[in-house]
Amino acid sequence: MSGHKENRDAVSDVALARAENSAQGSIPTAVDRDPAIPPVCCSLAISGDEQAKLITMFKALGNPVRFEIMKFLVTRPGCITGDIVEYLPIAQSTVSQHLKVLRDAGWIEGAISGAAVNYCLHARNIAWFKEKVGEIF
Amino acid sequence: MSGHKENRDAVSDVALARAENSAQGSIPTAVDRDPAIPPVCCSLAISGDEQAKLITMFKALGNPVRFEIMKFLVTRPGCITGDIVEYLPIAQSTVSQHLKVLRDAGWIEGAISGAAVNYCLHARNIAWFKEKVGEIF
DNA sequence: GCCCACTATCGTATTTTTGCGATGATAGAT
DNA sequence: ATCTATCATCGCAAAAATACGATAGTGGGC
Repeated sequence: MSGHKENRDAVSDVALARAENSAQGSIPTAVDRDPAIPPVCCSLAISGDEQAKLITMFKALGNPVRFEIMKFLVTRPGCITGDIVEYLPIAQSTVSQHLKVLRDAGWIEGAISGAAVNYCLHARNIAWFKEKVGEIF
Repeated sequence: MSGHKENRDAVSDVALARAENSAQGSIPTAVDRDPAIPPVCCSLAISGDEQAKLITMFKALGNPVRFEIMKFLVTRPGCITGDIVEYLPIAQSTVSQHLKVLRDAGWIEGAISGAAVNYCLHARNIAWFKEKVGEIF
């Protein structure tokens, strides 16, 4: 054993621990390689939860199928799963999984409508995403 | 055989082919489920190349380590690979790979400085990303 | 020339993601 | 009650992503 995957979570822990110092005012310079050059900017006031949510949203859209689903939804006020299944050349079960990823990430929301489920963009979360990205970078 | 992976590219092809109709004016409604409800908005004037680049950028930041690297870079005008290696609890070779992903995606750029490489945010691409995301959603 | 600091790449192992068909679960119609 | 439509979930296989150590390459100092 040892896919060395344990570090993936450790990154958030260690790095975030250091990052919290910046929230305190002293900007974190893990390595002060040239004190003459001051850190640039950015409060980076982002909580661990917010960061995790952002990463999840980034990851969700980092896939062609899901990106296509989002583009599809952008052009209409909402649609049911079957519409997307018809639109895309992939199996229903696969589409369902992608929809779940998008829903869990917060990009879309689904309203049960009889036996069908009506999906639409999650406007509030999308606005939040754009706002946060704007703040950080 | 059958990882059924061939469709992943096909999605872009098929869906994009339909999407191009929208660029022509007639908004693509794969399934016209209720003509009374008009499509919402969005020109979605995005080329295949632009979409591919966007997806790559999304995917790149959908990873905790790379997100942490970006946060690190945001707080300073630039730094060398070694600084990031010291900052994060992961191996140098792994950091190097992540930096390559970020560089290929266009989030950062690296300038050779002697034996070292100075990495900094790719301001132009970041601005482009925010602009495109704002346009689409 | 020879070393040292700094990165990138190679080879490999593990985990995660992606996709499918088959099967379950639920709502509405007959 | 049964059938149909709709969607989610399960189980599995293939591919991609992630991580490491080891190794190669490059530039600067001696």
